[in-house]
Amino acid sequence: MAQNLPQPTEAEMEILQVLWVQGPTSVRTVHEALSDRREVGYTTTLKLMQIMADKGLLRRDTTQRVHIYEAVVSEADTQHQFLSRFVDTIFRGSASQLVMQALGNHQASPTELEKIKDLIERLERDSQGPTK
Amino acid sequence: MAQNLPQPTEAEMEILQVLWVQGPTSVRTVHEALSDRREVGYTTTLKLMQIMADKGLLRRDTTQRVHIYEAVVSEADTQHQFLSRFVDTIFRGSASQLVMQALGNHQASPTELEKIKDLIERLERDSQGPTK
DNA sequence: AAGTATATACGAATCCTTTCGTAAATGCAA
DNA sequence: TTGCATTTACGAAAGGATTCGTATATACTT
Repeated sequence: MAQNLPQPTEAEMEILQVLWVQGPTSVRTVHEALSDRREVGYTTTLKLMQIMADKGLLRRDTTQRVHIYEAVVSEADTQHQFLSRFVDTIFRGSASQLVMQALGNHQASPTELEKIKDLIERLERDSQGPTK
Repeated sequence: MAQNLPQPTEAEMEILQVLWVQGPTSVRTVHEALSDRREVGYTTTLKLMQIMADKGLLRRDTTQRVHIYEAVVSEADTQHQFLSRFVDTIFRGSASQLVMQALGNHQASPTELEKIKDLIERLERDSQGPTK
């Protein structure tokens, strides 16, 4: 069933971001969202989305004149995919080192910090309890 | 003084990893470390390191026949550079979301979890105190 | 029907990274 | 000195991502 989709490239990530927020939509909508962030030609966006459809990253409905594209991969799965790779290549596999850096360098609101603390406590409790 | 060095590529990161561990050393040493991980030609490693020196990522001493290369950028700075970019492009700027995923998906030892909790508590205390 | 606007299709140019073949320089050993 | 091993220098090929020009199709308006 679900099989190996390629890792999205950087430009492809931009498009996925839009689709995750907007849901299934046309090239024009995606293109306009991208244009807010940087200069880019319409056919560039189109081509990219066609390539992504070929790769299996997007699914498209071509029954209407205006094709509707939809992300096949979920945001969470994609983040997970990138994260593993990132931890390995940049932090030599040490997730906790990454976490320390991320917390140190970036702002996190008190609420978010609380949530993270809760998560840690849950992890600690689980690691004491039966693993099986 | 220190100015904008380019973001290292993936292959360049592998070389930097070796140099961060070994300290300043020859192409041969780096090449042998890389060879442990994957098949790669000597001149490939050489060329890459020459390019990196051109870009300013490495510094080299050419007074001896065997040139000695040294990383200009520190591991921590490089991690920070990648992390900002990564949080933006993959996690839409939410560092805490990244932290949650990293903690959830990867193993962290009890000791590491403790360290992270300490850091959070320190951050919480600081955010109450005077920012200035 | 003709003209206009908007859509998709296709191919190619460009740019960057990665790889490596080949040549030239250097040092060492016989 | 001659030959061998090791090193650096250089150029270019190969592969992939990105961009966009141009052609073609489709719908709508007048």
